[in-house]
Amino acid sequence: MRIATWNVNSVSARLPRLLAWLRAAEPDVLCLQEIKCDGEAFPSAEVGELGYEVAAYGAGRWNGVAVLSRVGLADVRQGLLDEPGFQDDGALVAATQPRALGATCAGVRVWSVYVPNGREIDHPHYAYKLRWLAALSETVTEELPGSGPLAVLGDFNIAPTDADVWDIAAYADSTHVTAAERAALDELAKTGLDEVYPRALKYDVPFTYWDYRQLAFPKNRGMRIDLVYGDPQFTSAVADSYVDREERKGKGGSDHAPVVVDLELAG
DNA sequence: ATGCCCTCCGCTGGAGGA
Repeated sequence: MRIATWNVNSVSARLPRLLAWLRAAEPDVLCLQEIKCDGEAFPSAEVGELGYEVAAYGAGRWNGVAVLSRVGLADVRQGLLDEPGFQDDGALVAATQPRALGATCAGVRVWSVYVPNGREIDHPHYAYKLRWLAALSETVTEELPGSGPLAVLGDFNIAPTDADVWDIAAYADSTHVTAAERAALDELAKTGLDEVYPRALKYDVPFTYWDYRQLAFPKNRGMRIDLVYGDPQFTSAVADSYVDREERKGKGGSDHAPVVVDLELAG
């Protein structure tokens, strides 16, 4: 079984490339982030022609996640247990944003997640990011017993180590590399998950994101922030994993590349 | 060539991304 995750940076803007990538890579399950449309507006008919069922959870122009599967799609769950909303200055209550979607595909439980960016360390969005990650760990803790293979895949907006950014000095006082964010990843792992580290198809570190600006991709000024965490049943079945950096090339691409995981499940 | 920001909304710029 092939499972992949990809921050597409708008599914409508990316539709031609999404369809081409589905045809070429043939994932059985694809977790998407930043679909940037209402769930009902997801191009389900187009991906349906390629054999995929869709669970989409979106709200307008920001955020939004989806799971595509050609091996069945069941037990869809929108949002996290005790998920916080984004409470900005002056806002008493903020609606929960569409950032997490769980589904079971051929017995494998997957969560497609789009972790809040955080913006700046002193911004309310950063505190929201940390609260949101705590809710993610809580949700995994709730689901893990008896779940079968389970994985959380998506755009975590955190580089797990200093080596996971092209130049750590360029990220001084920035989000994505702080001790608190990395501690949140450690807490997620402590629920019983391990990270699946993908192969880089070029260079040494398997970056998954490169800014659109300043030739970041050709200069390989990237970040490894799209991550896969699996429970032992999942990680023990991993036969291969890689970042499909080819998809980042050319015009009309997302600024993130897909991360692919191949599983060899018993039975 | 991997090539100098892109998405959306909605309007002539702004917000968000990371």
